[in-house]
Amino acid sequence: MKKVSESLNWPSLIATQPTAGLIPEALREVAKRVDANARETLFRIGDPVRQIYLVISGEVRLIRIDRRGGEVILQRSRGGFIAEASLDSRSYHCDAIAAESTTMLMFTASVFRQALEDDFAFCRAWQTQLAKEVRKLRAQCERMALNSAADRVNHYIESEGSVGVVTLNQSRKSWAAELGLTHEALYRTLKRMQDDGVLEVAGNRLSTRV
Amino acid sequence: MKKVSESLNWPSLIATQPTAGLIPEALREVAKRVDANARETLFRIGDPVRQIYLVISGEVRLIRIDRRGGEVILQRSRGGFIAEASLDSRSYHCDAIAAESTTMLMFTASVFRQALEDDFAFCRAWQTQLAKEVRKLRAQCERMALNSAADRVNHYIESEGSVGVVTLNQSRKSWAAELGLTHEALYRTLKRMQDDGVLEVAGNRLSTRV
DNA sequence: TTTTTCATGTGATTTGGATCCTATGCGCAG
DNA sequence: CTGCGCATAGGATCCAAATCACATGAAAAA
Repeated sequence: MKKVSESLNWPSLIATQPTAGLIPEALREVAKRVDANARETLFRIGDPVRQIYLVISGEVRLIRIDRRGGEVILQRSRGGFIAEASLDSRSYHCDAIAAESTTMLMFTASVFRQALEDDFAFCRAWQTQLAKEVRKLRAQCERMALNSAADRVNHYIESEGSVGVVTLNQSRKSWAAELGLTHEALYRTLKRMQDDGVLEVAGNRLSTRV
Repeated sequence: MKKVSESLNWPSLIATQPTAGLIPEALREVAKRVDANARETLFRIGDPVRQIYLVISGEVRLIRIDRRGGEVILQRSRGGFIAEASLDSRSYHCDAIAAESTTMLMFTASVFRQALEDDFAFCRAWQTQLAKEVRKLRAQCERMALNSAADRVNHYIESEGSVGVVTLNQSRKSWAAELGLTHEALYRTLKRMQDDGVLEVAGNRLSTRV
């Protein structure tokens, strides 16, 4: 893992990864940029929690190795904090590896904790962020519990969009993954829904038809 | 919705719903118990956020009505706070209905917000709670993205248990729902895994065999 | 420039879970 | 004691999504 010691361009960081906007000035000053290669390990299960990471680009996976040696993915992160739930723990509860070439911001855990204590605005912003994440994840869980691909698409439009309209900010392929579908199933479903007249597609703008 | 004005027995509340343990003394004094009948509405989309609820027993659903009049479930809660993500909003972003006969604790939103500001320990506890929830929900999303029922069972044991052993605290039926499976599929999968010698079941104690 | 990579998109086939159904045993209310 | 509801359990069938295979075009890398 390579520390990059150039000074950080915060506006551009925030543009690519809005979560970075939460970071208060005090923490920005001590943030270190680190680059990891594909398959590189950030930390291992049991390691003491000394750092907390914010993924800027690339992908980090939190995994456990099961008893037969298989890899169990607990979380794939393509942006945002990882191990933020470990802030209150002594040691990590899983391994973290970079799934591809990845750049992150690294903060010392103790400094981060201190900032949460000292900076009430940061504390509240952090809390709001977590609450939003909870809401989003709960909706995603409900969505993935739906059996039909069309139901998941409708659910997505209802929960992520407004009044039956949503604008996608990602490729169909990655959207399919978010919906828990293969990209083939998603393409076919979108086509069928259009043929049935229940969906209108214009580029990345999707709207349900009554 | 009926307000019950008997004094609250907090130890027993916390026993049935551990989340209640987070509530600080100041809030306990002003908590109101409310009972809702099945299909009763707690709040509607657009209503100003004046209350926050903690589900003690029963089930509350956060829903939206889609353009064809269909019900889209954003969250089913059988315990814990609902609408906590709305604390920072002016108005609710969905409807809330009791799916069955339900008892809740009700707090005035402004008082709750004030408590988060005044009581730093509560603020931190609340935050920790949210972080745990995020971690749990992310694991659940990853799990539901697995196609095979056996994979989901293994994932559950790895992520919710430790060293390949987990003790269930719920019925198979509700576990099946949490795994995004029908109970039939879960029973069959457990049987097959035992027959294949990859799982050991002793009541509620499940352990993977190497 | 050429080559490679990747998102997009469709067809054919397979399969695993959903669905519907039946049965059993337990706890509980009347 | 009886009847009811419910969790557990498993059989039979069906179907929608996974899988595999492949074509195209655009963008990125060489």
